[in-house]
Amino acid sequence: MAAPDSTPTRREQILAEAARLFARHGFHGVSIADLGAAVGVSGPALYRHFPGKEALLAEMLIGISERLLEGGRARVHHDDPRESLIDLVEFHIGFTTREPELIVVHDRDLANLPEEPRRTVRRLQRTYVELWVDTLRRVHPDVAPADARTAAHGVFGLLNSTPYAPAIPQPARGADARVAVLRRMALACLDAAPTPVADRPAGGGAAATDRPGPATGR
Amino acid sequence: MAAPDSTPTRREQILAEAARLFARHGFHGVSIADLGAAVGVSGPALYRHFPGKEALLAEMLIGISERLLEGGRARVHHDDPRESLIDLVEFHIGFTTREPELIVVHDRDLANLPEEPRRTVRRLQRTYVELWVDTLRRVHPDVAPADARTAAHGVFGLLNSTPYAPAIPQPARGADARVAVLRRMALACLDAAPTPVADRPAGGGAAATDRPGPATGR
DNA sequence: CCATGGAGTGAACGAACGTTAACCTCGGGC
DNA sequence: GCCCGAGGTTAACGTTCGTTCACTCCATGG
Repeated sequence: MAAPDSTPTRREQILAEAARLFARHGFHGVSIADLGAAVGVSGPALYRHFPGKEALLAEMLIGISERLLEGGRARVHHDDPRESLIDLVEFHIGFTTREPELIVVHDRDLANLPEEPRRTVRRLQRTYVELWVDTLRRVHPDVAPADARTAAHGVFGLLNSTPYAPAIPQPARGADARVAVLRRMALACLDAAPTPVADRPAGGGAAATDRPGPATGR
Repeated sequence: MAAPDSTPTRREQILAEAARLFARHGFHGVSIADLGAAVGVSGPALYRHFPGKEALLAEMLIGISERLLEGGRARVHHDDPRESLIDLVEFHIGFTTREPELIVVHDRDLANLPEEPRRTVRRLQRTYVELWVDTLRRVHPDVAPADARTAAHGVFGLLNSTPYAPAIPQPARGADARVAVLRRMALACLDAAPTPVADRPAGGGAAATDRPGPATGR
């Protein structure tokens, strides 16, 4: 199903090159002509495959969101929620490592989508986040839903930082080491999400955690 | 020093509105006319204050990077490196919480800068990262430089995820809770960066600090 | 052998946008 | 009383870009 065709269709070529170029120069930084040139045809030929530039972006972003959601769903069916969480981390790291351009475009160019597909992407994203939130709260039943969401977004930010590292450089050893570091960090993060018992509000009132001074160290 | 002028100059108004609009619609999604309208003048009036649109973006991004670097430098002079690290986290969280739009523009629209200012921003960013790397490696002397850089980028991603949360909603309690969660996650992350002794290749490295158990606080 | 339709091409169009030009309007200093 | 420069305004210009049009080209099936 995910078997890469030996000869990718033109459509797929275009989407792949678009991902590369959008990631590097941004949606508006790439013209239809550039995009055509990148796949060896020129200019308006793209309209044989896509109804327009925004539709192309829409297909790309919706595709990414669907693949994320689908992949996430596939790893969440363990008996042990902790196992699910570990698998989610592993899956997400794999995605960002294997296709950094898609990740970049995904959370940089959402704003350039027209209303309707943007809502679709947002809905898919939200569902993916809820996957994490639910799993996290099964591991740590005491974590507040809002905090779990904060934690999920935070871990995405952490894991999605891969593309911004030193230009995706070292081939073998570097990538593996980075993955290992990120995996450790992500799991540590997630375990740190629940409010530690020391800071719990005791009986009722919302005790703010120790407030550090405005700008200075305390 | 950071006393906000009671009557901000026109220049400052423009920069502030530009940050808001660029964050929401992206650099190319905002026209000079839009920007003028947002501050109550219209169109080419902006050229009285900035030589051009890109120059405006350049000033904004360089300003952000300088403030980050400056603020970071100010918190790193403790005797105790761990204290420095905590202060760095606190400072960075404060920045992303107080000015989420700047953070969004900062790492979304860098690609839209012309070569020269972009290099300036990159240099400032790199220096800021090195601040974190050095501090982290003073706390965990056994962490490899490359891993420390990975960790720093990752923590930035984690902390910079704030603007993408549920639309910056709840006023008081929500924001504080989010800050608390992110602070815990960031510190846990940073402590998880060094390769645990179990995974070490072989011979002696400096002893890792107490390995926090998976679920507990420190 | 011819009809068909998918794929590509260059030319042209229309809109949007950054930028420039020419002109107006005050609020001070001499 | 006048000058002048800072800050604005509208109109216009030139590019760039997405998109459309009219046309070829060619593989394929009847």
